[in-house]
Amino acid sequence: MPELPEVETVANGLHERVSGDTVISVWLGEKPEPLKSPAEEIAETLKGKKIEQVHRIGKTVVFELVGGTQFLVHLGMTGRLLVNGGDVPLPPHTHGVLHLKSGREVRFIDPRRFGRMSVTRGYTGPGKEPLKIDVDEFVGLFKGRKTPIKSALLNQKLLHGVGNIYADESLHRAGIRPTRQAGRLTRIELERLHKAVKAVLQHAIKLGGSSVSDYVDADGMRGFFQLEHRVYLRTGEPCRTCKTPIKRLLVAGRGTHYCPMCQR
DNA sequence: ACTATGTCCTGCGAGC
DNA sequence: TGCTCGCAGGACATAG
Repeated sequence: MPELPEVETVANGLHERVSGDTVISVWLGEKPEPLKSPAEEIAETLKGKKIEQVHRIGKTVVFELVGGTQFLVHLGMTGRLLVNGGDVPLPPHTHGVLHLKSGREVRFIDPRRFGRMSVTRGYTGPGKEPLKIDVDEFVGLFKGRKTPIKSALLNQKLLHGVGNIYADESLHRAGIRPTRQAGRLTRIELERLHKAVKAVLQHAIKLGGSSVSDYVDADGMRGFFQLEHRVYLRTGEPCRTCKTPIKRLLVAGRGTHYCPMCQR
């Protein structure tokens, strides 16, 4: 479940390793599922283009190529982007390879195939950037919404980049129960949530993200934020604040973890 | 316009 | 030991 901090870590690692390099050719696996654009279009569009920058918009890794072309990679649940020398054997579930002028390769590996690749121009993402949004705009996002605050946090058209881990962690830090109606939260509560979302994401970025399933960065390294989780996947374990056992329920079909004492 | 639910996909761990 | 089954969930489609 690469979310904003994991995707940012991956994008930064890629930027260090491949910006300035040029795409010589593109190989895409025979399975069409991981492609949002036709394989030929991706291959033809990227071929011969220099990579100027790699960064993140929401949960999407964005390769900025010369002339305004963008190569988008969404990692889905289990997607990895690795940079390797061409002599390293391709691992199973490799769906795409960019062959670079330097001899290195950018590889997209994704066992569960929820990830997606596409080429486009002018991509800005579906929602607002959680690290940039100011408090008034943040509060405005939830006005009149009847859906649980947890669902609203997962809605990428509002904020993009927050997923299941950081939604749960942010709500715990803000002391808000995930099932509360988004539109019924007070201004004070939403201010706390605004702060909590930013703090959690920034802390996680510092620690290289959370490695809960098989997440690794562009160097194949795991993150360390999972050691800091206060609720996520801690069902039955004592709350780190008040020792009350963490509860689990389903919200929006997602496993949702919270402290019944700290979160009201 | 908003909300809820089902679907995709594979690996892994619990339980028998 | 080896099997089945449920679960993990981001984004999108579909239905209400």
